[in-house]
Amino acid sequence: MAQLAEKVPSARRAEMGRAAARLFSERGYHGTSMQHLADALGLQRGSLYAHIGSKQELLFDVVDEGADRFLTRGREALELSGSAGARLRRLLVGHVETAIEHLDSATVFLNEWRYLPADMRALVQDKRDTYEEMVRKIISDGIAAGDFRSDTDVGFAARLVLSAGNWTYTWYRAEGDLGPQEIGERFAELLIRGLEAR
Amino acid sequence: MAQLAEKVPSARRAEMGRAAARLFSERGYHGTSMQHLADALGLQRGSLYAHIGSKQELLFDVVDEGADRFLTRGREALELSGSAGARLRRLLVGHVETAIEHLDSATVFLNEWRYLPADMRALVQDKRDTYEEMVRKIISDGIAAGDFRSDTDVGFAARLVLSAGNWTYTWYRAEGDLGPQEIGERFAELLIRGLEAR
DNA sequence: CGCGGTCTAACGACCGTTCGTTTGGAGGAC
DNA sequence: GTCCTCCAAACGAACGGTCGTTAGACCGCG
Repeated sequence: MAQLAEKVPSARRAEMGRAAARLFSERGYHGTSMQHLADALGLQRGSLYAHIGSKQELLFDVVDEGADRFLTRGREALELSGSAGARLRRLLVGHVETAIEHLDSATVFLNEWRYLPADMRALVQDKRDTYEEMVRKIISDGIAAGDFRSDTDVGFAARLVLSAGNWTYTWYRAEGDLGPQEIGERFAELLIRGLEAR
Repeated sequence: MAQLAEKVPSARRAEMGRAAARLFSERGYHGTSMQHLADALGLQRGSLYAHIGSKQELLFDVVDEGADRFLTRGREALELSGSAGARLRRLLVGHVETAIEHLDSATVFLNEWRYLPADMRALVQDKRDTYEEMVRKIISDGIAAGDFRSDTDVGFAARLVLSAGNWTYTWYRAEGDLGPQEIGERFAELLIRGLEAR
């Protein structure tokens, strides 16, 4: 079934989550062995099981944490009072900032979630759907207000916005001259310009 | 070193490449065992080695094939004689069509290339860079011709175009009502509108 | 007869996980 | 201050199984 309850993560357990996020993002879930993780923490392989239930559970925790971060930032943007354009801009900036500031867990969330067993995957999928629905809502509002073109395919436009944001982690490198906020705002500018009514 | 020479792939070998592309795209490279591949072909594990040198070589072949397909389509668009907008549209449509018509190898190309050893990865990286350069070229041409805004950050705009196209494989399902060409053209319309000078 | 293609068997290494034991520090009793 | 108990954390060996790969025997087709 999986231990979906049980929180109160000890400091050590949290440290394991961080190490796992880094390793899973670099080597992939299946490419990371418990030996790799143990080495990163200076432990023996078997000692890990004093803190975790299984490798799978560790993957779920990392993925779920990534999903929650996007959801939280998305809600902030959704509840803003400005125009649809302003809210979409805020959402995109928040999205890119989240992806970059938590590059490891965001990468695992986007890349490795499909290796979860069906029941855990469904939980994550729900959060993904909720997030996508937020984007659709903002775009719909923009159309209703006459800010965005009335012939916009909402689902499709939402997917374009997410596509743009979700690919960032594959090319972003810290030494580049653009920070997360600048990247998010440039994305937003190009995309909103494409949506706007003439 | 790797057997980068040796072509003339027998029919059986080509069949293995296709099976590997499907399995790698579904389960990931590290999540696919030679046993999985043998099962898919109705063979014993060891029999595979009459046709391939190693699992790694198989991955390289799939990834490299994916890269070549994008390059070929990109060149077609680049050599077109129309406006920058028309060429960018053609490139994006070709990109999405390629990604969807060869969903397996495109997925492996985009997702699993990082598991290649350094020397093979470098070869693929070169092709990626070449492709990205094509997109930049078209956008630069558009700026020079006055079609696109003069303050466009070329590298950044190119990345946005690729981000949009490269995320398609994660959500595209054949039963949807939009075909590859329609998807590509809608992408292009939104993105070009965002780039155009007023 | 030669030979490509498959089979079976085996190789050493590593997989995720379990478990009995050891460690070391905290806290109370005297 | 010294002893003893307790407990969480880590050890380290072992589990059954799978990994990618190699080798040799065999088979049918030319």
